[in-house]
Amino acid sequence: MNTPDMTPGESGFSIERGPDARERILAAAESLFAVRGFEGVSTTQIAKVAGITQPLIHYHFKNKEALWKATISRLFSKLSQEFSAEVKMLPNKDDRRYLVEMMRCYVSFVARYPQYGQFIMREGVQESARLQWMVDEWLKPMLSQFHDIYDKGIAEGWMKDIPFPQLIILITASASQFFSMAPLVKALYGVDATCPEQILAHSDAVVEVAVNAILREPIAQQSEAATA
Amino acid sequence: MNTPDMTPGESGFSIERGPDARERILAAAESLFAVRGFEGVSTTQIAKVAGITQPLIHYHFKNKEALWKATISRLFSKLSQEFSAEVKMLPNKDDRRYLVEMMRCYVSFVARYPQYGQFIMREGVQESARLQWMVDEWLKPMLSQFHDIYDKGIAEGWMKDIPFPQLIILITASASQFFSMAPLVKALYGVDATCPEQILAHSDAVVEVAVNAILREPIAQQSEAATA
DNA sequence: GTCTATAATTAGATAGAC
DNA sequence: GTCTATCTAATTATAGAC
Repeated sequence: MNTPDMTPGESGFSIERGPDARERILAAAESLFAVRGFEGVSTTQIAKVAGITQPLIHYHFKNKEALWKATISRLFSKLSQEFSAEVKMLPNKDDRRYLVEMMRCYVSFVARYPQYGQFIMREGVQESARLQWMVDEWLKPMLSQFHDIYDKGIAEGWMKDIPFPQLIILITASASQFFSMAPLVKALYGVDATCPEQILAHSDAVVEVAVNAILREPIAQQSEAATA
Repeated sequence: MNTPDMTPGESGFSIERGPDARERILAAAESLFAVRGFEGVSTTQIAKVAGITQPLIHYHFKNKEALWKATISRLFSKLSQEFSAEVKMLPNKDDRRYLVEMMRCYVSFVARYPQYGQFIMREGVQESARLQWMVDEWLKPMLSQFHDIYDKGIAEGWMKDIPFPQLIILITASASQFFSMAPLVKALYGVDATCPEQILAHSDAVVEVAVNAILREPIAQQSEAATA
């Protein structure tokens, strides 16, 4: 799915073999680190998937941990950018509408990039320098905007007073697990979580349950007029 | 946390060192496999935590995979037994009450054994013989009883028609993630997911959200009389 | 920028003493 | 039942040729 088949320089006398080895290493690292964790993957395995030799990884990245951080940054920045793009598109009037649309944005992302939820699952279960870095560098900044809306919703009374940690875990876990654990879903129910029907079914389920969970009264689903 | 400093037999001339090495190996394997996965843990690390030597693992277990399976069976059978005990205690009248109590039973278990959710997260993300074994041997049998109630609820009309895979993932993910990813929760919010207040807060949140998500109308919360 | 060769360490598993 | 000693293969990382 990430085959970089655009030939890069093509200028003839350069020694470049294959389109950007650094990018292929990152793509291979992303898929492998996501499903087997930092300790569960060898740089030799990454090199094999990337189609290069193992020592080349150490030319492009200082060590295994630097490769891991670069992999996280490459993936998490995509979500961050999609959030930013979504915020710009929103009318900025109704906070409840804002919350729902950001949730849709999130579900859409974790459906397309199940690796995201996998990385969080892999690193979230034990204290480590890697977890601390991931939280400080990426998760806290992305969550801060939601905390602001949450506080507003509590103050204004339209948000149910479920605590913020519980709320976030409920939404993010429900949304991402279905896609991140597609093999489990397949083995348990014979259902392919990656097919369009299932993506739609799960997105709808998550948004409906989450909206019921956080809002005291439902919002007008698609009408643009309701602002009060 | 696993220091076996209680002297066992102490009876002088026996060769027993420490109380049941096999059990200590299983306990060490459980905590390590849960947070770092099968490939992420070495038998040497397990031996060190268990306070025995690495080759002794191969006396008690055929190989690393056999140790992993024994670890899973030891943990998952606890949940299975708690379900059975709960079923025996229930009045067997109201199916909705049954569902809610089984959910409480599940949340209570994952709060006390966060390793359970961790194992499922670790193995659920990639197809493997281990995942297939886990699903066939443990998950499918435990889920079958809920599938029966679900079908009944759909047929009788008191269950919202959310698909079964979505429903199960929503409930189990919401319930277990908070406890399984306690280090993430701590790093993100400064909240200790293992303290009694948080366990109660999360259990309440999960049950309330889940009940809203699956039942068309709420049930009488604690009254024993309502049977419809 | 990518390779081959290799160093130093650690992996899972076996043999055999006690 | 538990140990020490050890085998083979795989691990991360470096050196140096091209």
